[in-house]
Amino acid sequence: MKKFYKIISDKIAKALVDNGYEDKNIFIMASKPEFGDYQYNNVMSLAKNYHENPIDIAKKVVKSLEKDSFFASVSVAGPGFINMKISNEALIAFFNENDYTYPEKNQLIFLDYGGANVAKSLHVGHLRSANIGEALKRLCQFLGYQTISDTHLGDWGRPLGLVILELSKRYPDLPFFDGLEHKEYPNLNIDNKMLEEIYPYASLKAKEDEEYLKEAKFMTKRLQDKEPGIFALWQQIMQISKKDIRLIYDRLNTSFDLYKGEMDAGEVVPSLLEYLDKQKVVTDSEGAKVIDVSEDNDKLEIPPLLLIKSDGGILYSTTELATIFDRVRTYHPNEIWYMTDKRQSLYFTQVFRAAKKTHIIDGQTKLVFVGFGTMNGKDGKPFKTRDGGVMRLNDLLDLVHQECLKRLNANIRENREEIAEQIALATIKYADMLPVKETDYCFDLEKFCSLEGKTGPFILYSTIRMKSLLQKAKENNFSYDNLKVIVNEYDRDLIMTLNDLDIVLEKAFNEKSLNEITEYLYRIATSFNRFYTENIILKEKQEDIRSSWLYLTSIAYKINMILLDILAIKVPSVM
RNA sequence: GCACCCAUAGCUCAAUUGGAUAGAGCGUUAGACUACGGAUCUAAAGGCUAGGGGUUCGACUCCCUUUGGGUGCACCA
Repeated sequence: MKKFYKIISDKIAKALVDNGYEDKNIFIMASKPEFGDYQYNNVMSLAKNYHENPIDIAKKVVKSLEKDSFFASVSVAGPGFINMKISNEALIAFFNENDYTYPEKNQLIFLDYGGANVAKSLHVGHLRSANIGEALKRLCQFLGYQTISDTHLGDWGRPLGLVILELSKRYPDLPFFDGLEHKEYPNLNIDNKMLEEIYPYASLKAKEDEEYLKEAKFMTKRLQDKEPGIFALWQQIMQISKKDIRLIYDRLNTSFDLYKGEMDAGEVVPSLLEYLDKQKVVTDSEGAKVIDVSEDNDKLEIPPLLLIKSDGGILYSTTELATIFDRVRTYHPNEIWYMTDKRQSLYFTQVFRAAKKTHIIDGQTKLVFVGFGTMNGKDGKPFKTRDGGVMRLNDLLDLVHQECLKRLNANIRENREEIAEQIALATIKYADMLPVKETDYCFDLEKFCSLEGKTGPFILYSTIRMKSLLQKAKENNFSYDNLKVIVNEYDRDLIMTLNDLDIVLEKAFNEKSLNEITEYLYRIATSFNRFYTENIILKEKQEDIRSSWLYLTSIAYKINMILLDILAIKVPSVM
């Protein structure tokens, strides 16, 4: 099925070629109503290349386009803008043919998001990565790409060293720490809550106590060397923590194909080092092994990528590179996307450069960094709890859940908890993906939960009302299976809005920008609400008009559901 | 210190990557309902795009500069 924008841009391309011009990347944009439906405004730059008057070129192109009954009118305006209005017949024909599907593409996109750390609770800093990553994954899938998602657990670094060290202090009699290999190890009698208490405690202590930090570093090394007792303990910690991590991701309607971690990448490190050895790019620097990733025209000196610490231990960058090494060889992805806080930008620049320089990836795999801003409190600093600590993600969700429950319509008697949870999910996801991803935004409970304005609840309400209307139509035995007529500006405007689906999704994909989708959902809602207020659908006596309006409603509903599903937002049955 | 990002309506954010009169939401003001979920809709007011200079048919967008914020700069992740 050819997409609407493709049809228009092909027509323009042909008109250009017929007159002896070429524009390789035709871009048309929606226009102000007084100018028409769409405008093409690249004639001006074509004129520069061809050394001709833009108005003359535009006139010739308009003349060619005018012959096509697809357009109701085409005209030149200003310095050479081409304004187009689509004929209603063409709109109806396209609308009835569109199947809203994309063909399968033989391309694999590997998505790395979530970034959960073992033995640490997921906190608000993990929210955006999960939301953005999950939505981009679903967007890729809808557009026909193959995907693999991996949360890349932080399970092999110093945090684990700290936790294990602290456990060894608290339970020195347990047989994990004696350096010997035992046949059996006892079950560690702790739960995730305790792990979550231990890490901050140990982390703080390491900051204050140099000796403790030294011990932690040593413990990390013992873990990475897979000392049997330490490794056995680590496996137990993993099991406890992973269970909890999955629960929270479930709550966020977020899932991963792989729960690989730094430890898995650590397994690959020896073969990575062997490979790098042949490349002759690893050099010694102050006792550590590094890869120089600077380039001649760098304004800023990019520090080398640290591969092996002077104590022989590996770190984040090592496992990162090993992960790429492994993913490329195991899965052969066309692209690997990383959804993390934008503050990691420099770090990923180093990793990507190292991967290219060492030919771990070659031309076939593209590495993409998708950085995003932080969610802040009203003070403009990263969101904290009242006592200044980092807020757990679960607590944040509870907070929003309670507020949504409080605001939930009192007439609803059943499943209030479940409905509130679904609204809360929509609330938080919509608010999180509304700003352009690079911008930091403020968490504002009142604003996000409001039933008015650009909010999750408003979008849900509007969607549910569409469904309710269709339900009523069914009860009245009103059938609808296509669009027959366009009656007024309200239904026409809704059709035009719905036709934007393809360009919105394409842009969202190209720019990894979900704000395109959240804004579009709002546009559909307002366009539908106007249409709905102006046209009393179920009371309409003329069958062709009523069925057209119902069909239009059904498509609006369908597209809403598609978009909400991409954002991983669930729609409650009532609210 | 060096580098990067940001500064847009009272507030929170957009602006199709250089396009026409800079748009939305909230808030404010004035209107609309015997109808399908009014949790709605129609309007209005609100801007020297932080200041200054430049590039061109055309600048929030590109270049230079001043001011005020944020972030990052190897043995943490």
